[in-house]
Amino acid sequence: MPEGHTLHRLAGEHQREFRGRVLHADSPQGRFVEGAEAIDGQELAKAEAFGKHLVHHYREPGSRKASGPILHVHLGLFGKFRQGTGEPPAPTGALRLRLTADDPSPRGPQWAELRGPTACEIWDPTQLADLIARLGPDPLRPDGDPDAAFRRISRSNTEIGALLMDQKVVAGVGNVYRAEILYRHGVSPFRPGRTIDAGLWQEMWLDLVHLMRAGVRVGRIETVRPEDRPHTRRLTRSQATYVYRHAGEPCRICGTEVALADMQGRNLFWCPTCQPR
DNA sequence: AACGAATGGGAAT
DNA sequence: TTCCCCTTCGTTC
Repeated sequence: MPEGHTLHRLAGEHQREFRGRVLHADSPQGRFVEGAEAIDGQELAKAEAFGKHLVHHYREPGSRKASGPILHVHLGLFGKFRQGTGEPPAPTGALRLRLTADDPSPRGPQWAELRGPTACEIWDPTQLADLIARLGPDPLRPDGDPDAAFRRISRSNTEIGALLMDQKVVAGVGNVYRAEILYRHGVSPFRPGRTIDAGLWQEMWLDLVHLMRAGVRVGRIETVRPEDRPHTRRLTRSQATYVYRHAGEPCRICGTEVALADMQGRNLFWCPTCQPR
């Protein structure tokens, strides 16, 4: 589920597996041939995530500064990264980008494959600076500043359900975290931003940090509190959330049917009783 | 096996 | 507001 936690997890994995190694890059699908050529033979200096965006910084092998190409990836709805050790599998399907590290590192050969991304491109530093400037604070970054988000929320007439999905307000939150954070705090998605007070926002932000960090750790979104989950076996997908994709089922707290509506072209789930307008 | 929906967001209209 | 990207997963036949 590519919300922010997915990209931060990928950035961490790429750091561990590829940082400091010289990579081979190609685009079997043919849609990123020039970009792959720019990366091919470069060393990965750093991998990091900003909201739902993944960024690789490359450099000439042996150089100290990351002055090489910058790779920008946005998975969108369908994009997927897979990685593994050993020989990379023969390319199948629409394989946009393949990275392999086959240097004689004690870590052994390593590969990663990217399919179906919304964006996969080479950027210059200005483009990266523009992205960072337009994104709101990211709960998964240590410099994520909740006040910056609150300044926008508290003077907006837009519904909080829409503001939470706006990457200029908060970076990395998607449809699942949006639904779940509102439910956990009893907040109606239809409340205008200006009705959210500073204390409530502080609590929601801290909860987002907590939930999204857990998402990075576990590798998926789990928002159900320990006391509300069955602890005997592994959670199924539907046991991992309170309201997301639970339309028509009884609310865990009050039994009211979980509601479903369209908000700006996306499915919105909420409990009309626990999250009154 | 075949089909539809979806975690997103930018470009086109 | 609609289209596109073109994957994975769950549901239905």
